[in-house]
Amino acid sequence: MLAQIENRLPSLSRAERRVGQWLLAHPRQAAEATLAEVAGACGTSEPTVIRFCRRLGLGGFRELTLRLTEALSRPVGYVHRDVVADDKAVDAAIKVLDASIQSLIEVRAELSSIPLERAVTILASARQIVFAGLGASGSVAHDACHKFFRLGIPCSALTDTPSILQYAAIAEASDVMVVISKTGQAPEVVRAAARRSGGATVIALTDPGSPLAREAALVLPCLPQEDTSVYTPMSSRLAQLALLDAIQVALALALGEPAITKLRASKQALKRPWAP
Amino acid sequence: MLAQIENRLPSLSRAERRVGQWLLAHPRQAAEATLAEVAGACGTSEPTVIRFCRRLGLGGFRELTLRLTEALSRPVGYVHRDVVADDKAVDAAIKVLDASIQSLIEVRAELSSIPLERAVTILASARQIVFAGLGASGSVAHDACHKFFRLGIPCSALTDTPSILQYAAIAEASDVMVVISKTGQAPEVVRAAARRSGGATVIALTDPGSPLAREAALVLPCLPQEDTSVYTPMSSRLAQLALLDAIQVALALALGEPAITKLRASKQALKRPWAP
DNA sequence: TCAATTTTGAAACTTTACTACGCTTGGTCA
DNA sequence: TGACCAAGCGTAGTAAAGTTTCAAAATTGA
Repeated sequence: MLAQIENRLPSLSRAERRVGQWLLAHPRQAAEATLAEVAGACGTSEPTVIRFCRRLGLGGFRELTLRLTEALSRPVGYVHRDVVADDKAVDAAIKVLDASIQSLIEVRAELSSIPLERAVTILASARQIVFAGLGASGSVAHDACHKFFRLGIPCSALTDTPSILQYAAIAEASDVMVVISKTGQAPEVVRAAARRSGGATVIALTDPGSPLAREAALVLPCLPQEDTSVYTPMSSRLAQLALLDAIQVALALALGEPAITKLRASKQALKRPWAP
Repeated sequence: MLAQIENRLPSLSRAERRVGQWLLAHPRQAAEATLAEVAGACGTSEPTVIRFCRRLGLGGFRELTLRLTEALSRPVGYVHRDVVADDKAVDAAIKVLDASIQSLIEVRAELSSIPLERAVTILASARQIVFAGLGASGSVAHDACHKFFRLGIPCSALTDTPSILQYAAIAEASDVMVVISKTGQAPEVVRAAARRSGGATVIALTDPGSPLAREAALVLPCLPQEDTSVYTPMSSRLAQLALLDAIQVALALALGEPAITKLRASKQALKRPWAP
């Protein structure tokens, strides 16, 4: 949560940034304070604080205090150390794994501020789910497709611009388009989300402040982590995958028996069909 | 906090005990609810809930929600607990994340017993790297391809049987074929690895006891975890991805400056090429 | 059974969070 | 430069939440 605030700081207006800075400076105080107190301490007005909360994807001030206490009651774990040029292979590997573990832990920590329930509700009533992503996000889209189709929902993965645009043109109202993009900037993808036909629902796995996020009915926030080092791989990808795993399981629960049966059957189908 | 409530339970009056019992039964719900909602859910009135808070030594309802979220966000370790049918979405998601984190921690722990150095040596002198995988492993292959080609090494990903067999027939001695398969049983894939032409090197990400492992020059062990529950997704996939991340970084280090330059350039290329 | 005591909820009250709207500021185009 | 537009911000009002009061109901003990 605090990291999220820090991340968002540069993209905020002056007054809102003051709020963010004060929160980072006095998080414990902030968690117990009332809206008026926070506004006073930041030298600003109450609506500004509320707008600040909204911009972070929170429902309001109440939720901010919740997320804040949550963040404060959690110890910090696997710290990320950059890979340096003279690391031995194993050292580098350990650092990479640590970074990955860390990013999953962060997802776990942020989980309660992610609109999981809504995502599940939307997906549960989808006629089909189309996962769209370019480049590295294409792999994520493919993976998600593999995962969700086992629930018996028609799924596809689109990983190039023409296909995504074409699909957007023929989407139907009960379709759900899950758009995956680290930055949320790629103009064709944003266009596809904006100009989708038939009012299909768009769920975006992306930076909540991006143009893509604005077009989406629901945003599953994926903060683009700054590249501290060239070596650092995009472990945000792992976070996206893990988040989709979680959603798939939650969806299976929501769909109940029919989906479970199909899941079981699909697992069964892989059990050595080739053995004599 | 929850323990404290349980402790105090017997010494409370009937209505207040109902409050305590409900809180213990639905702590996550309680942390987000309002006073009126809690009172309603417990079949009692708002003052009763407040009196309950006071009796626990809290200042009021507001403080109760704080202490409650605090208690809920304290980590309980990442031990794997199975998802069960009546889990709420968030509970299920947390369990899924925990399982994923756990599997990465295991990979990290095993890292020193994995022949990373040899893998790097082999890959460093490859004319091209071909990643092969079917089904869910196909996504992993795609992802790996995306990752390694940024080092300037010719890469491709093959994710269907005919392509893999065709490639095996035309492989050259200096090629490296990275075969990804959870079970290592799929006969066509095993055949492709066995009958590769030109003595291309095979690296297998698979179960070390499998037929595929026997055909490989180098095995990066991926133990197929038993499916304890239908809901459990294949978090081994995440482990494979993370391991390949680690190898890619180690390879970048081994290749030195030329690879680093290309990595940097490829990262640069993504920086808003669309912005004016 | 009746009074003393505790427990409880309806209603009044206060505080807190949120919204609508208009003013100010900074920037842009003619 | 000046007029206009849009974004940012705060005042003031509103709704909703939390808290207190108080009297009725239930419980207890003689």
